[in-house]
Amino acid sequence: MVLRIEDTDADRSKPELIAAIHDSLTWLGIDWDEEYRQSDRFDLYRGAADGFLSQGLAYRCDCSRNDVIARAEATGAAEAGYDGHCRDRQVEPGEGVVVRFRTPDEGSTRWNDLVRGPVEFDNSVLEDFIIVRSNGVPMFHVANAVDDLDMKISHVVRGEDLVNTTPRVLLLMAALGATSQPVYAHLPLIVNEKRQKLSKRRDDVAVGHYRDEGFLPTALRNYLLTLGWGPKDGQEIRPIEDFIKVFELSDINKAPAFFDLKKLEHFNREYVTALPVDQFIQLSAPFAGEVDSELYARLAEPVQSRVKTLTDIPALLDWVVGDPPEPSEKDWKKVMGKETVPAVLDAVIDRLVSCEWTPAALESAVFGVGEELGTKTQLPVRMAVSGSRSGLPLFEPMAELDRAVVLNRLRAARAKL
RNA sequence: GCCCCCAUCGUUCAGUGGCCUAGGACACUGCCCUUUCACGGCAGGAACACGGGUUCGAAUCCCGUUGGGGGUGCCA
Repeated sequence: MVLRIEDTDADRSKPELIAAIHDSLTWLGIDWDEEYRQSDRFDLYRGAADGFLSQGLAYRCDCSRNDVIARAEATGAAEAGYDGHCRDRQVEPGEGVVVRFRTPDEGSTRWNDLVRGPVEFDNSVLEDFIIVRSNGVPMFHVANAVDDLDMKISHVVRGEDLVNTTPRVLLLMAALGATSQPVYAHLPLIVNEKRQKLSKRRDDVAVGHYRDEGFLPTALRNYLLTLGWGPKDGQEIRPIEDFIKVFELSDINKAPAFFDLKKLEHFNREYVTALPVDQFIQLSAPFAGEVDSELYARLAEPVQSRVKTLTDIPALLDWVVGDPPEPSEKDWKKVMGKETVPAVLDAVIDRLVSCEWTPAALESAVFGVGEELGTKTQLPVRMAVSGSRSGLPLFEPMAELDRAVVLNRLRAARAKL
């Protein structure tokens, strides 16, 4: 496994961007044996380009972008490629001069793509593309051709959006005298709800985003695997080792797949609940907020089984750690609007003033009132104490609070009725 | 414009000529469980884009239509 930072474009080699790549890969459990940075290897690429130049496989061109477009429009086509204007003009090096590769006019360039099957491009549709910019920096095509050969890259697995540039690299590799080429696999794109390629601006594409949103790397990676591919037996959540045994690049679909956050969340919940508690505590602690670590450990189990993403945790604990949230009027009315509630709260308050302060004692006090009055009592108490009609099992966290705090909340709720 | 590609439930994957009255998962709906919620269990609605072929037989093969996507940079 080679990690190659393809930073032939100057602003791609910013340290923080590279660090993000390292972090994301590592977080996902992907490691590498060798690492290269193309910006360290410019000389190699320039050497290759010079070789092409001296062999007549490439030539200098001083046409501006506008010249190229203007000529293309003149020939009728709304937008076509470069027309080969400078092929035999013997342009000398200088300001605004680039080097272009002379693509063959005939024949075709082909490869056997692992996911797309045989792919063939007529060389006639390939324009003479730029291999060295006017500032002397080689383009990524040359860099890739040189590096793939030099690093003996066996497999190139990438997005379908790169299919069209593959013939260029193949032509370059052939010009470099390559006797074999890497195996290519062009994966279907992942699309958004509008069925468009995920974009950095509009969509959440950064791995780090999902980490910050409380997803487990195992869940993300497992979910991603089910996009464009699936195990024959339909068992889509399982250890990576199992997938490695049956996965084949050649089984991958060609159709683009929608990134379904709902399903990712489902996967994540499965992975979170499967965690041993101590591991859950360790992984989730950074998301838990300002909670005493021993208190958190005591409540971790019920928290774990109620969480889709780790970012759900603070909301589950808010009323234990601090004041309960203000319930919505709708929820309040629904629970506290029943005519039995005042009596329930009065009786519960009465019992809690003196009962033992343990989960079991609290439960029997609250339920005892229920039996006495012939009604359910948990919901009003829960609403009064936690500010919500859903959440953690009531009595364990409740016993963690001071008696005075609980009584205050109950009395406040009673007064608000 | 030109080049490349795609097309099974809302989403995703399975299905590679008969086993399909098309299956699983997510989502959704209902019921059960439960003195909260979630989990779990059960049930339900929901798809082979369209038109031609080929074949005894087509979701599966071929052609076309329609719809969609990607590329077309001195970005990668």
